[in-house]
Amino acid sequence: MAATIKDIAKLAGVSPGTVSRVLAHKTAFFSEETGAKVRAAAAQLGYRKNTAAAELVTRQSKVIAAIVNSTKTNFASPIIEGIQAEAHRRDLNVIILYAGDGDPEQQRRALTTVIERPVRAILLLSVDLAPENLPLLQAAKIPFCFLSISFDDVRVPYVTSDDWQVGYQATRTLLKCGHRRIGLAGVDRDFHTGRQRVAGYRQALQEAGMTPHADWIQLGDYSYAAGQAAMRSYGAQTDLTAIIGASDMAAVGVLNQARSLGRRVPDDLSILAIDGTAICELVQPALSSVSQNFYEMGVAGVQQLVNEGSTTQKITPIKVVERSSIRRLNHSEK
Amino acid sequence: MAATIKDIAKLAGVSPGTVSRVLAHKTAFFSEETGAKVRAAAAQLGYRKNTAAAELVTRQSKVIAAIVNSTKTNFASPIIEGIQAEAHRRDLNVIILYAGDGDPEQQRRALTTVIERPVRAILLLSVDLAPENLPLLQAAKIPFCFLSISFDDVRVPYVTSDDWQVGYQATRTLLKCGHRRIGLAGVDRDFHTGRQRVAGYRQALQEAGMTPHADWIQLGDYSYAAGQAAMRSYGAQTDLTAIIGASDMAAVGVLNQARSLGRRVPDDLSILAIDGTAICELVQPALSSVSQNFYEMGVAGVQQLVNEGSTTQKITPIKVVERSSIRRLNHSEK
DNA sequence: ATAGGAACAGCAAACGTTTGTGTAAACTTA
DNA sequence: TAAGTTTACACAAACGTTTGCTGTTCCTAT
Repeated sequence: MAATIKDIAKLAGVSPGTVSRVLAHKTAFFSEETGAKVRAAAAQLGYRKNTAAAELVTRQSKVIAAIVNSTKTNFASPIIEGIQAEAHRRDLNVIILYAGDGDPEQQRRALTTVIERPVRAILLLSVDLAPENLPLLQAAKIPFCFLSISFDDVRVPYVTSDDWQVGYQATRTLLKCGHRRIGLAGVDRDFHTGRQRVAGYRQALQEAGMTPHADWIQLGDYSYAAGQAAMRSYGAQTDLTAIIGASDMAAVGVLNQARSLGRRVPDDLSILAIDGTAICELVQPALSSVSQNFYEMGVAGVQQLVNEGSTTQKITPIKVVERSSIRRLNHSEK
Repeated sequence: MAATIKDIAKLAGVSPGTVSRVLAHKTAFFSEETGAKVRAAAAQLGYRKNTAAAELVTRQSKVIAAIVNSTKTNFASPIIEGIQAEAHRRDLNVIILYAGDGDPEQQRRALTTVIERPVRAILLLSVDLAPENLPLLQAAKIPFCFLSISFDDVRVPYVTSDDWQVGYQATRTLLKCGHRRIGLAGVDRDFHTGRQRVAGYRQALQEAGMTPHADWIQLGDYSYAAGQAAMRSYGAQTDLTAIIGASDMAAVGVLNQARSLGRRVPDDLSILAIDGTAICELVQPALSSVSQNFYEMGVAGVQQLVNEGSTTQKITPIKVVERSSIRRLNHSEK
């Protein structure tokens, strides 16, 4: 039905091989005249290349696949933009798949669709792969790299922020503004990322001579709901003067819940978000944040993969962005 | 390198054809004994199917591609979820590509990557295809359907909300609350969608005996910035009592800018958003909205495509969701 | 005029599958 | 036991490309 290289060959009166060479923009092997003839025929027939067939024989592909944890992952956008920018710079194409938010079955599905066809490399955005799926990925012998997530296991390649620093810097920022009783809301401790953030947070507090109460750390899944729940748990009468949201969404959850409880931000309570996506500037007051460089993560991810730098781990920089959600306390207040 | 069906055949001592049948879970054509032998061999070699090769010969594919206008399209998430849910129900896989926010070159790139390989169907989320790219899509002879965007041209299939109704219902909602001077912020009039919304808005006002001033309609691109600009243009002293944001983002732009101008929502100014995504509940006050059923759009999109219902257009329902951004005016105020 | 070489084009194999056809062996039936 | 039927498998072609090799034509230099 669709026109093939052979149809063009017939129409142009040359061999399929020649057509292939012309269409691939090879430099030699055919005259300008034939080239023109072939291209005309191709245009006339509305030819479109069957890349699958080509990849089958050349055994290489120009597409790199990005598997994203969930459609709700709000920081995925800048990462994907980074991936696309860098991929296009290298004449690579990007396809994206969504794995269903930690559901092993959906992960498997996304993984196999990708593995079973010729992709050049796989990027996994923030997906905490179920243990049974990791072998699947490794067995595929396709270069892969995790993004915005880290692991204890040193053999799996990833690029992400230094999560310990994220926790540490967030806490330091608030300490520098005179806060002493600081909560951490919506963080998880089941994965490396969360554990590191908590560790950084603890360290900063300890250096300031504080020991966090057990209930200063409210566990959760980084979601809006987790932030809300955390704030509800702290309660309207909490003696915390500042709260770190484990993610932007969690921070907004804290913000809105705090307001429901009658506490004003930043007058009664300061909030610092972790991530620094666009959401921080959408809400009022705009949330100060420890911002990750997600775009850069995407860029670095594809660089890792095409350079084939076997199982390396890379850290992208973070920075503190001041907006309007932190109150500077009179330092005498202790 | 990677194990093929032939390697398995050799190891199991059968023919490649038999291996294929076993692995495809065909019911007949081989004994249970051979089946077991083949499966064992496959497992031992870590076999993974080369789907590209299979698709080449069967000439059909199980993947459907979704092209999304931009990574910033915030309502894309629920649409994609709908697509995935319905696709998985039919044992189809979904890949997603981002076209660069109206950039014709990036559109072309996304389109060709998709067209040049065997995909079963193409869904285009909110992408206003450059005129030069439409032929590309049509020539591919792959079923396609636009989502969340409509056209004057009746020959292109789409599923979206009734944009005239969106504009009409939004305006009616505010009229019913006693508002008379109502703005429309951030809408565009270059495309069908925007024109329809404006038309619905006008009609509702006219039925209420109002004629909108020229500057009540502030054009824009549905973005946060467009909302801000619109509100700046209305000014702090505006006599409008209510504003419809052409999108959630535009509405938030209006909200934040209004607050900068010292106007309180909803006390001094009511706001109604169009879209009804999660953003409406993130900001304070939570924005009332005319909500589209994006999830359903995704579902309907894949249904259209697999049923091959040639060039049909489908409308998904909308509903008005009350939150906290509209003030009921004393009806005497006119 | 002719040898040598460039320039171009054709042939055919290969990539990893699927699937229709062919056929031997094993069963069934009378 | 012969004829017919089923079962289980092998064989080979096909999908649309790419590419190494071979062959032809034509130009150039002697």
